[in-house]
Amino acid sequence: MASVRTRFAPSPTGYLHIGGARTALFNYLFARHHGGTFILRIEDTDRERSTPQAIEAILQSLKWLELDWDEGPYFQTERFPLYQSRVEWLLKEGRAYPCVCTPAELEAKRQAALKARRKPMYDGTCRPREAHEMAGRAAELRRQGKSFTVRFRAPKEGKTTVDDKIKGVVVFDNGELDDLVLARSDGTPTYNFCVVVDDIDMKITHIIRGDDHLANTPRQILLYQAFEKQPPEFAHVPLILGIDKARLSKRHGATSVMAYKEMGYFPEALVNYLVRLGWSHGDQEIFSRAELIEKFTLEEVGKSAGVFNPEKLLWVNFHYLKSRPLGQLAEEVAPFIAAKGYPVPEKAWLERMIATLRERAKTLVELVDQAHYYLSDEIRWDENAVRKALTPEVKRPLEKLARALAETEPFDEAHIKEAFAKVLGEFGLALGALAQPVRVALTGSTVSPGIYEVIAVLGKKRTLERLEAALEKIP
RNA sequence: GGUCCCAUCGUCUAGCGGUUAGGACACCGGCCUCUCACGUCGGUAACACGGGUUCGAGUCCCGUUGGGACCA
Repeated sequence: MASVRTRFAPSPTGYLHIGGARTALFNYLFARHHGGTFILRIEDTDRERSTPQAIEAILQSLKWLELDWDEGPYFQTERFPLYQSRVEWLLKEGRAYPCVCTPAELEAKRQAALKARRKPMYDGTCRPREAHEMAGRAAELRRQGKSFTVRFRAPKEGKTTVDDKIKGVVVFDNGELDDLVLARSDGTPTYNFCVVVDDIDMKITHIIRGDDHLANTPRQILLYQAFEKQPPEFAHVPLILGIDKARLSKRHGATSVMAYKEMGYFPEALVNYLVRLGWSHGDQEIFSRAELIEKFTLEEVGKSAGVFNPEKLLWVNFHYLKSRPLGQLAEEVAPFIAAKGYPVPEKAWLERMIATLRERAKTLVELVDQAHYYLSDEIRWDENAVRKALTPEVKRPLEKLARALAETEPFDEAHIKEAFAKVLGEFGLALGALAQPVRVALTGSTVSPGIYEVIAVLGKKRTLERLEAALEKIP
């Protein structure tokens, strides 16, 4: 087999969404698995809806996910001369023909067909009966200064078979297929035509795309035949659905790749989650990039659409969060701390802080959110917790603990624990009876990491200040 | 409306003619424990329906139903 060449061909009409990212990922993995080439092509022929911002967003998203492409990005708007020359060639060979039907006529015929409950298809008014009949027609029309659309002279008889690597053999009746418009009257080429011209020109061997394109595939295969080219392999991956089984869209929540970056997800986590949505390898859930490249095959891609499940993504993200090297995590969390308006602490201390929280947060945003009492001295008081924990009975033990901690040296977990033990013994208290008030005093709430850890990370000065302040709150 | 695709726990899925139908997320409970988590142990929960083929069907075939895509 010739060396594998795949492509991802997004239209830059918006950000890169979850579904597109998965398509890109499958193309990337398939190419890497076979030691092939992964190509990026921007399908921006719809000038109305394509924007430079969208192009930028797509490139950024792919880079963030580390789906690095080997060729491109190619832009279809820069390739119009190629499309034109291919239109001319088809015209010359009699495989396409000029059509002078006006939009009004076509619309009227369409309505009539609909009314008669027939399939609205082009009726073939301008279609030549024999291929050679129209040979000079286009040139003649041009001489007369008349504009026309160019239609593909598609075979009306027989069947076209798509041997799909995922869906299997799918047969279409050629009689169902229309005489596709290849170029509009202003000369601009149409979507299906550009795709085929580009895929031929770029020597694409495997087209892996959403199964919303499956119905377009027989038309494209017919075009390959008209160009006397062998069609590539096709693999149509099922779509991603929202919780209501409708195609995933904005109303299901965040769908853009960059939104997940901003919400504090890791690119590895998104990739890992996305690859498992529609593909599986036995019971394995977590895959490194190297494993994915080694193990990814089209045979293990499922045929049915899948529902996007944010909770599982969260779990995958949590997996990466808790198993990450602390130093790396510290660097990754810093921008999120800054974004919240906190000063970014010095790295060694930041790592200690993170170590106490990493098993309690599922995203970087959550981590920063839970770190408020480390990052700021303005305690967010949970009034219920204050009322429950900071009672007159604990005033003396708290005072005693403050004194003991003041003398604790070195100020580490082991020695802090000793200070607690001393006070606990003196008042005959269980650990919980002292730990909870201290927890509230230091963090403002009844929920936090282990109390010795919190004290050690906070340090002696801040701990004592907060105990002082809390004692003043006790009636 | 026409054409096409799809169908195993709520969700992602394993299964490729003979299984007590497995795993993961979520959910529920036990343990651990200074709170919350982590961890750990256990539990609830699925082959859409109806016909065939076969000694035997989640698995193969046909239909029905349901969902989805495309064409306009």
